[in-house]
Amino acid sequence: MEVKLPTFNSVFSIDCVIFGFEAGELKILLIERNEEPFKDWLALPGYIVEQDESIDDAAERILYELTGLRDLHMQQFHTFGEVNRHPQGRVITVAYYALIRINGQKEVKPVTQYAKSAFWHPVNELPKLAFDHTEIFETGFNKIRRRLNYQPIAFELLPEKFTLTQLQSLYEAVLNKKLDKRNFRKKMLSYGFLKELDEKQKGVSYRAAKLYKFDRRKYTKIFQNDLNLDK
Amino acid sequence: MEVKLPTFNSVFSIDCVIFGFEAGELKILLIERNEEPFKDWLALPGYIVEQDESIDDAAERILYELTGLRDLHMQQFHTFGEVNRHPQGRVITVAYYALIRINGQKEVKPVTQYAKSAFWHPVNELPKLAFDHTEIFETGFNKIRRRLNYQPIAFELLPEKFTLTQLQSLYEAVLNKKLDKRNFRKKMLSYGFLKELDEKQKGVSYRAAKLYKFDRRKYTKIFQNDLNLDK
DNA sequence: ATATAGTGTGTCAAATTTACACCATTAAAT
DNA sequence: ATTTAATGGTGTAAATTTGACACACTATAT
Repeated sequence: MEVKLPTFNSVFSIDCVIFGFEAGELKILLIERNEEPFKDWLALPGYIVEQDESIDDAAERILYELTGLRDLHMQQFHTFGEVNRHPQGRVITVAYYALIRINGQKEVKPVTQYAKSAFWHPVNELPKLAFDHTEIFETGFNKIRRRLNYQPIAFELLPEKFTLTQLQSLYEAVLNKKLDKRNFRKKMLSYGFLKELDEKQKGVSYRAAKLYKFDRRKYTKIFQNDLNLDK
Repeated sequence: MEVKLPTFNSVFSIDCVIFGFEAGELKILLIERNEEPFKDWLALPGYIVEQDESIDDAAERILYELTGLRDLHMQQFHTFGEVNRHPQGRVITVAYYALIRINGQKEVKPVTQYAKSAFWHPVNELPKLAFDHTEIFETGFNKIRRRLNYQPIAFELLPEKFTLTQLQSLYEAVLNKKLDKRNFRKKMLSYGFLKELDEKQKGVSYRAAKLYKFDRRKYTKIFQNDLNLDK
């Protein structure tokens, strides 16, 4: 019995939840749509996959086109396939997240005309988003909240050199709760993957804090066993 | 600007990793394919999604058609979208897992002709599988291994009434390591979601063990805060 | 009766987690 | 020069959790 593949049966898209951290606040990247449906609405950056690109490649391309951001480490987290999630027909979407340092990043700006603008928006008090993007965001946020505990994702959000207070306030923003300063530091430093630098914070009008770096080599050495459990 | 959706751009399928537990061994459900490509190969149960069904619905339908199993609680865990994962063209697949009690289950048997047979196979010493199904299996196995620690999935694999030794041997099979009997029991019982029954094991030629039940109501009460973090 | 196979139980040491408060340092303001 | 405002940086003790460890009990089969 020989069976040939059916012709294509779905439209396939990617949506991205891009987290950034700035001024002690967790933010995500939104775009203002320039197309129907949901023209002028705010939405997650997302678009349709081409036939000859893997979904991981598509995610990178689409994010670039809508925001100008490149070379992020994006990770798939869920696929949304309700029949009616797109008003014009069957569209299945794979959602990705990435975490980036906003600091010093040149301004985000769409490269194509599908979006009018792109900008950072605090994750608290998000407006209504197009399609089922609010649900996609929630799912992604829950994912990284959980992963924060077993993946070194915090360091992707911070500048290369950071203070322990910055690190803590990031944890607090993601987990949405206060942490104890002394315990937090003790714990973080005990892992042994933070490298204390000889440098201090600059430009602050109070006692400057020591700067630290994330040492990925040490991290993977320490956690090599656990690492494979993820994907 | 009005843009209409492109015509369909991909073939979209579902693959299922169905775990069962029998005789102290963790198993998954495989089928023998009856179609090219990979005719006669062993594969995960999987097939193509229809246009008018959600992916969750499709997963249930496809599993039923290939194995005769119904009403499992299936959960999506990853989407595989490499361009060349299917030799005949672009096929994106969403992988689902489910866990079921093999015990007393009537024999698995394909309902359609796409599979010649369906059967349980121990997860150790799996043969080569069709397509990228070995990778899909590995990813799924890692997923449930991790979820075992924060989701009550173990109880889906056991009969309704089970002994603590059975529960422990399931944990050992999934985590692939020996656990300490006394510590395991102490811990499990301390959670408070296991209900001790007045019944004992029957038909064993040694001291019969007490039977327990998983009390889902208590479980959700205890862990209501953590629950939302998953999806 | 006895051999067999698995059930069921407690303690102590070590490690981890939690709670908790004050002095030090710097720049800016006076 | 002094004060103020803001944050940096540090230790200890109690409570909790984890981990290591061994033997008597019970039901059945012979």
